[in-house]
Amino acid sequence: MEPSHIEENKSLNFIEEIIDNDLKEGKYDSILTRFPPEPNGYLHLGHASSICLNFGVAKKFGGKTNLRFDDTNPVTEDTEYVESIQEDVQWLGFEWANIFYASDYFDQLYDFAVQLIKQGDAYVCDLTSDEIAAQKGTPTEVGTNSPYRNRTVEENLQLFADMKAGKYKEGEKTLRAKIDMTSTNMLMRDPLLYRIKFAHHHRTGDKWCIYPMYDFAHGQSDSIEKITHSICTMEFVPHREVYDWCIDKLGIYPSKQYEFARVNVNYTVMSKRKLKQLVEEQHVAGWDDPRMPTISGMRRRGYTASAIREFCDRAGIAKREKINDISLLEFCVREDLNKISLRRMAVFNPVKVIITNLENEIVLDIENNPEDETTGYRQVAFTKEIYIEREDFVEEPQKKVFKMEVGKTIRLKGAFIVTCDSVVKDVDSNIREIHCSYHPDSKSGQDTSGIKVQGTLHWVSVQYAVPVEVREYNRLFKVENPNAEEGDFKEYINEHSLDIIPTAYAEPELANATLNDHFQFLRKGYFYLDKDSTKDKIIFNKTVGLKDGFTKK
RNA sequence: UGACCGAUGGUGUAACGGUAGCACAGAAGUUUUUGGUGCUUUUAGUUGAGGUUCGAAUCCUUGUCGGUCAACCA
Repeated sequence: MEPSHIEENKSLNFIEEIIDNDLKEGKYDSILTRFPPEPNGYLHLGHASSICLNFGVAKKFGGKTNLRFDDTNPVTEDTEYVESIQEDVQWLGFEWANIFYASDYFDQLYDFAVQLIKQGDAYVCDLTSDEIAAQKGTPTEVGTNSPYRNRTVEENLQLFADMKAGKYKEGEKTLRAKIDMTSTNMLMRDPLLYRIKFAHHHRTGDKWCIYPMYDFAHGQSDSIEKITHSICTMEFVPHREVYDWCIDKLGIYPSKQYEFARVNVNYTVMSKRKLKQLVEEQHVAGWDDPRMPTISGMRRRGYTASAIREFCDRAGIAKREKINDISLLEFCVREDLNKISLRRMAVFNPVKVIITNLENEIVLDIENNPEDETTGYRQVAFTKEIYIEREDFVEEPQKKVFKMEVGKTIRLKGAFIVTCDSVVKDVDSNIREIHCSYHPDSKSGQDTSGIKVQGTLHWVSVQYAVPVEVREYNRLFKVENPNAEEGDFKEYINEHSLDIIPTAYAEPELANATLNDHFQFLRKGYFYLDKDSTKDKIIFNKTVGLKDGFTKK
């Protein structure tokens, strides 16, 4: 296969450049990448970036991508995560060539270990965890050799077989690579290859009581699958030396590792460990809480896969530490939702308006989406009693305010121009109702009144409105970078990250909303049906607000 | 007092020794039956110091700053 055609005008990121060169030099006929999550948590936006990169470059250069679960630590892994990860990858719009598990390779990995032992490149060590740490040295001091380093091949073979047979307790023995205790790379100081764990594995059950470490599983798994470009994040840079060492000693297919910097976004955290804490300590309602930067949380909130892909694309791939501005993500979400969302009206904090000169209801046809005329129109009844937002009525006249006030004339979206005549207050001088008269010749689309108005308000019919719960979300953390602050990151959780409006009034069409629909509530923002909605309790999540041009003085 | 990785507007990202560009954010204007959208304009940048070169964001030296590494995690 020939190297593919790249759009001339768009520059390649450094990974794509490497691949492009490899292909041009004929180093590979085609490329194969992999996305290798550990099934110990839900995927987040950082993973989305990795997914887009791995699947994206393969697609771009005519290659393929495997999904491989890096399941070498049975105590933290679970099938729940395996399932959510598959769902998330597919939802994002990617197809894997194969789905594999590192645990598929346990037999072969065991044989690899035996091979290293026979070559004199690995040994069984009896040191405890603490002892190993002590003789490992520090980044500035070399380590010292284990007293078990020079066991004979025969002895090592027997000991390793006994480890596998379950003759030793956890922590009693490990298999270590014999590399160099004086290396400036701590990971090259005789890294552990296998450890004993009497744990039930989600796929291999109780077959094994020894499990390979990351460094003895990942590179070999890549090699077994003949992955050409193994792309991971920067913290694995020092592991590359071990990765290459294993492949070299084993004499197997030389997959190559490349590293890029992980994606961060301000006002949130992007680490599985921290997200897990938020879930387990119930700071959020679950992995798919709409405030979470997880794929499932964003999906539930109403973000689209294409918006997330666009964000990953715009955020780019590089090697430097970076914290993206959340506003870029929100821009991508709005950009997509503006095009596809159906326009609807909902009033969150109602005040009643009486159209004094209207007796019989008038059925209006209102456009579903001005950005897409193929979505057509819906029918909405204009009735004598309607709700508008309480905040859309002002008692004190203000200049340049597009709201209703006594004596002022404004338009009701998709309906008529109305003039506000008076207000009725209760004994506590709260506004009970507002009296308006409508101009019959100002019907939307057929306006012959010639009246110019300053402002258009959204509204719903009192008679036909359906009550819905609305959930609005704010940033999860009060500070831009919770990781950089003093103390525990959870001290910076924003306690006002969720606002619930128990009863908002929505136009009746919204009672038929499904998880396939994205809505824009006019002048409010984008909303998406929550998956926990029922017939009797309809819940909408605010995906993101409209851009607010009102900030000017 | 180590090794490795990195440093371009507020943020993110281009440039491959030859005009520092793009996007987001910000500002101004315009259109508008959403204070949305669209359109126009605009503010703002090469980590410091040396060197190589006709010419350096780019190459070299050195300083500074940030990140990573001492889990039987991945």
